[in-house]
Amino acid sequence: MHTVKQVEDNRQEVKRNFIAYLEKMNQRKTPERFAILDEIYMNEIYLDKKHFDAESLFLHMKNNNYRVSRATVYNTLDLLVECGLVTKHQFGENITKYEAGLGNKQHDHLICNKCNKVLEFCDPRIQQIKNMMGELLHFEITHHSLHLFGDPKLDANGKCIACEKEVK
Amino acid sequence: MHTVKQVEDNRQEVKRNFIAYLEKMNQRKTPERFAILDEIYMNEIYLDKKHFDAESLFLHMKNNNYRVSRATVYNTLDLLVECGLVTKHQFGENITKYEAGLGNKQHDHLICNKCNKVLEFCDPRIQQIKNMMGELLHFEITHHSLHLFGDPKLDANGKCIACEKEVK
DNA sequence: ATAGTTGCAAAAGCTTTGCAGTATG
DNA sequence: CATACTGCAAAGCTTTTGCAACTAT
Repeated sequence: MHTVKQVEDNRQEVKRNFIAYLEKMNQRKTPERFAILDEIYMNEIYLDKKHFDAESLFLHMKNNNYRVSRATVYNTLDLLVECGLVTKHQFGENITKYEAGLGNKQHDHLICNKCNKVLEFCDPRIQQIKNMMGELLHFEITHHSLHLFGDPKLDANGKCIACEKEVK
Repeated sequence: MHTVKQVEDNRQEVKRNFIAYLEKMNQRKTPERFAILDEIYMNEIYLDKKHFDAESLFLHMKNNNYRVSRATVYNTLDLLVECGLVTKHQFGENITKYEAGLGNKQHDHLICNKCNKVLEFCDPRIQQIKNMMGELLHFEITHHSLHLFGDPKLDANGKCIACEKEVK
């Protein structure tokens, strides 16, 4: 995903997906819904904000003078999750994050205990565990969630290596 | 854990652990704290309620006419989690559950897509993943959560092998 | 036209906090 | 007796809901 054309192609594909879903479910194609999708999409592409929460999304739109309500943000996020354009993660007690992206490579998450920053990683062993435990316990494993939580190691200046900020 | 003696021995060991922790941390040994520990302990042993939430614990004590506040319940649960006598699980958006048990072998959960039954399993590879990813991403991994979700395989009569019930 | 959507604010649900009173060490 | 802990209620936070107004179809 690099050239302007590729970005635009992806943008169109995501939008087509959403429209198809809305039509299938007899849901209206309101400007708010597309504005929210655009916002998420823009964040991912241009700001590299892959994980975000509902409140930030809402505030960001408000700050850009787009008139939208929290209720609509939550409602639209639900729709996007249902149609697979967005994934919802429960990273902690009160830390629900959404992840933009269509057909991302399977990955798991490491969450920083100090700042809640989310890092991603892949490990083939998790697939092996799924296979083995499915067999052993007589289940067809459909999906999983694996979160690691940890304290960041600090550099010589006491800054978190991961987020490059001071850690108390 | 079967005979009366074993139950009592375990009860005493759990209590000793808590006392040791409180003393180490210069925390007071208040009756409320022990009452809460007892309540959790009793639930596990006699009611087989391994997973519980803060509110039920609070209500159960209230109903038994023990004067205690939510604040104290939450405070004490934190202490018990810190000293390892209780584990805290995030099973969903607003589903925080605590799990009683001293030195339970580290385990993860497989959740049935059909009936939400929770099975437990252990796999040493998860520890290896934690070690490797902590190293790789510069974190000291403190804990993790791994949930597998799956559809149960059925026996000849169409019953779930895991829960032995009919599955639609 | 007409039902699905929206914005707003209030409510809900779980957890934490502030404070005055209590009891542990 | 000093101060950590407690109960209570109020406040916090994120998410949901109720309702009148609006709008996509």
